[in-house]
Amino acid sequence: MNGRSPEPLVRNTGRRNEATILNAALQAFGTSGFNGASMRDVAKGAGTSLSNLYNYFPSKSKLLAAVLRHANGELQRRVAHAVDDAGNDAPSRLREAVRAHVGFVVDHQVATLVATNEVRYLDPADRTELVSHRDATQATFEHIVDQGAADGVFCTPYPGDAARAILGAVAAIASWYRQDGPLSRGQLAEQYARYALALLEGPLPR
Amino acid sequence: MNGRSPEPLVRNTGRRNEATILNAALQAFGTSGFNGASMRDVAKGAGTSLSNLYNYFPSKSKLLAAVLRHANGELQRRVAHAVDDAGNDAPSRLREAVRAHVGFVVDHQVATLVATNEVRYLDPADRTELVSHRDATQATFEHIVDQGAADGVFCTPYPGDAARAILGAVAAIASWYRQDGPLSRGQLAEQYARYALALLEGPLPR
DNA sequence: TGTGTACATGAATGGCCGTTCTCCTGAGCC
DNA sequence: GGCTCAGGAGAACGGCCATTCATGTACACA
Repeated sequence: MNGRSPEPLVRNTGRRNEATILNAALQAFGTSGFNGASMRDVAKGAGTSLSNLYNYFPSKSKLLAAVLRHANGELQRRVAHAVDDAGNDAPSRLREAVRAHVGFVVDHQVATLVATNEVRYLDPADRTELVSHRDATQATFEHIVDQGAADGVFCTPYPGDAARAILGAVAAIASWYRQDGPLSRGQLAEQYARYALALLEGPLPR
Repeated sequence: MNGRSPEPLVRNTGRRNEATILNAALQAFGTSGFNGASMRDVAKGAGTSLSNLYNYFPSKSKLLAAVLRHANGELQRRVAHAVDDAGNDAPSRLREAVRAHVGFVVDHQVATLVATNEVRYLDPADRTELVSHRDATQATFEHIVDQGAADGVFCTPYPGDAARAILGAVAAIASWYRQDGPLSRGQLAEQYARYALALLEGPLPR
C-alpha cells in the first residue's frame, strides 16, 4: 500500500491553468534549482507557451514566491490541524505536530526541498514574507516545547534550540527518503515523533 | 572572544592561486548558488581574470567538485580525529563526534550550506564520488550508534535512522547560526551533543 | 642561450535566458 | 452584431554566460 500517486501540491486556484503552472514550476525548480530551471522548462512542463506564463505571473521570481506560499500554507495547515486535534498535554501535542510535519515532508518531498533551498532567490520583500510564515510554523513547535518545559515534562536543559533541532532533522528527511524504501510513511512519522520526545527528555511510550 | 576571523576553508595547494580561487568559488556559490554565480563572479572574488580560472579547473562543474572535496575532507578529518581521541565507549565517542561536526558547521557555515545544497549540480561521476565520501562520514556516526545499541547503552527502538536524524539537525545549524548571536561555538556543540545522546536514549550527564 | 612550462590576460563566439511585443481566439454580455 | 477581456501563441531583443583562442611574461633548467 505504498504506491500512492504523488498528489500535486496545488489543486485549484480559480484561474484556468494556474495550478498546472505552479506544479510544473515546483517540479522544475526542484529538479534544476531556481536558477538552473528556465521559464521555458516550466512552460514545457505545464504544456503551455513561454509567453503565457506571464499572463499568470509577472516574473520568474514571483512565480517562485507563489509556489513557496502554497507549500508553506499546506504545511502550516496540516500542523495546525494536528495540534488542534491532539490532547492538551505537551507530549501529545508535540507528537502529533511532528507526525504531521513528517507526513508533509513525505507527501511533498520536492516542495520541502524547494522551500528550504530556494527561498533565498526571492526578492527581499517576498523573502521576508515567506520567512515570517515559516517562523510562524516553527513557533508552533517552540510554544509546545515551552509548555512542556514549564510543566516539567520536558527535562532538557536546552529547550531554547530544541525545536530548531527537531525541525532540522525532519526537513532533512526530504533529502533521503524514497517512497519505495523499507519505511512506510507512518513508521517514519512514528520514529521521528519518538526521536523528538527523547531529544526533549520527555516521557517515552512503553 | 567570539569574533574569530573566518578561517578560509582551503589553505594551500601547491599551485599559486588555487586556494584563493577555491575560497572565492565557495563564497560565490554560497552567496548565489551554483547556477546563480558566474565564473566572472568567481574571478572577481579571486582577484584574477576569467580566463585564468581555466588554467586551474577545466570547467565550472569541476571547480564546484574541487570545492566540495575540500569541504568534505576537512569535515571527515575533524570527525575522525575527534573519535580517535575519545574513549572507547559509544557515548563518549558520539559526544566527541557530534561536537566536532558542530564545530565544523560553525567554522565553515558557507561550506556546509554549499555541500548540502549544491551537490546535485555536479556531473554524475563527481556526484557519485562526493556522495560516497559523505556516506563514509555518516557511516562513522552509524557505527557508533550500532556499537551503543549493541552494548545496550543506546536504548532507542529505532537506531537505524538515528544517525541521519542527528546529522540532519546538525547540518541545519548552518542555516540559522550567527557568529554574533547569544550562543558560543562551544555551548552550541555541548547542546547538540546532549540532544544526540538524548535522542538515542543514552546516558545523560548530571 | 634556448626551450618548455606554469601562470596570466583580453577579446571573441555561440548559445540560452528573462522579458516584451504583437497578434489571435473564444466566451460572456449589451 | 459589437465590445471586452482572459487566455493563448510565436517572434524578437538585449544581455549575460561558459568556454576557447591567441598572445604574452617569467622562471626553471638543460
